[in-house]
Amino acid sequence: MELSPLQQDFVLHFGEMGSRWGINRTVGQIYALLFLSEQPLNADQIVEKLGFSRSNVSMGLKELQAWNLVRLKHLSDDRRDYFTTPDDLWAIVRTLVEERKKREIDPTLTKLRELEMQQPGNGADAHARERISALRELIELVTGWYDDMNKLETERLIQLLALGSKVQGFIEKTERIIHLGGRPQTGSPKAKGEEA
Amino acid sequence: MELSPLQQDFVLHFGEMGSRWGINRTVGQIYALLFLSEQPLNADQIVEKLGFSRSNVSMGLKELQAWNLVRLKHLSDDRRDYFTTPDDLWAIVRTLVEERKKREIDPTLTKLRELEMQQPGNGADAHARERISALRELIELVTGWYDDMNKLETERLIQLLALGSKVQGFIEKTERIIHLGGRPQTGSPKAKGEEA
DNA sequence: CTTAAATTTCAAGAATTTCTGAAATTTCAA
DNA sequence: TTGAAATTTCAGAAATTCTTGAAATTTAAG
Repeated sequence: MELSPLQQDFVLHFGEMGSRWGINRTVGQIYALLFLSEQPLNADQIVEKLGFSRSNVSMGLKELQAWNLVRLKHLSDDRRDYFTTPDDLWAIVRTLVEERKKREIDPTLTKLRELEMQQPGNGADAHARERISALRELIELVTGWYDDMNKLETERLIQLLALGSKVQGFIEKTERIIHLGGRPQTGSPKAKGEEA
Repeated sequence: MELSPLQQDFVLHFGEMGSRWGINRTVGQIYALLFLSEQPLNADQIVEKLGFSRSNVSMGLKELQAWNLVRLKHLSDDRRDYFTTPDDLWAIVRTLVEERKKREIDPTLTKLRELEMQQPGNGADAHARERISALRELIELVTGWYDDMNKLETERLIQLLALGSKVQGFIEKTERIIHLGGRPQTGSPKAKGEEA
């Protein structure tokens, strides 16, 4: 079974983009193929469709599993491993963000904290220490926000994304009402960051 | 002038992380050095501190300029180019997100739209077309949200980040008040995404 | 168990990316 | 202009990453 021109084009694009996304061509193409495929595919089917060697496909699938980006399935009467991507695109996005955070941000956050622990040799490095602290604080704020948002149900998340910066209006409005004498009701939010 | 152990450690870490961030070791180390430095540095100073060849530093600086991550300065009575990173970390984050979006997301969004334009050959590819549309929609939602948030002043942005998912509470609260008969006041937000 | 299918590992060749020194180009003070 | 300083370009060397076929290992059906 050959790839349609549409699928071919999509798969090749993901292969090319791979290097920018921190994966290689093989991994990008395999992922793209699985993403489009209605049925789960086994390694030999992937070999047939993409033309990579069997071992390359095996390694690619291993990497995709390390990224948590594919799920392993088993079809009855067939002992081969079949692979799919989740139907739910938001589940994919959550995985992607989580894994990139783990690889690209967490190690640096750890390193920054470690550097802040180190005794200031004499009293030098003042400026460098300030920069490092400020960076660590910023990353903590952003990752803390991420951890918090990640707890929301997808429905809620989509709502907030669609709202965009308009959330700002809701906050101001609520504050205005409260200041006018409104009484906080059950479950009313207690906001951090209201200092300004 | 030698690097302090603190600076050394930070610079080496950024060099190692470079590959995960889509830049190379040289570029990572140069950026780290400039990030920590109180004064702007010229290429020869960078060569001296990091031990790369002059041409490698030149290419690294060019790449950092392509990323908009460094600013060029000129000191009086010195015709050499001096480089700095912005003092404002949030300006750096905005640049970083903007440039990664440009490199990692925009080309795919363009490709997805292009694929959706293509005539369905016969009527096949139904599932693939759905996946592509859903992905395009998701990316548009997220990048639209980003464009919107990016308009906010940094102060406001920080407030919203600190609030995290608690913004949800403000929205529910506002809605409850409105449903109880409250009258929208001047500048009250008109929310998209209130269907649910 | 045994055995054949399925998968993974691994060493080495291929391809790509990074880095360098030398040469070329640009810049600007005199 | 001229020419020395500063910067960039570029071809090839060095290093890294990717890909493969062959061999080893794992798996589960009989």
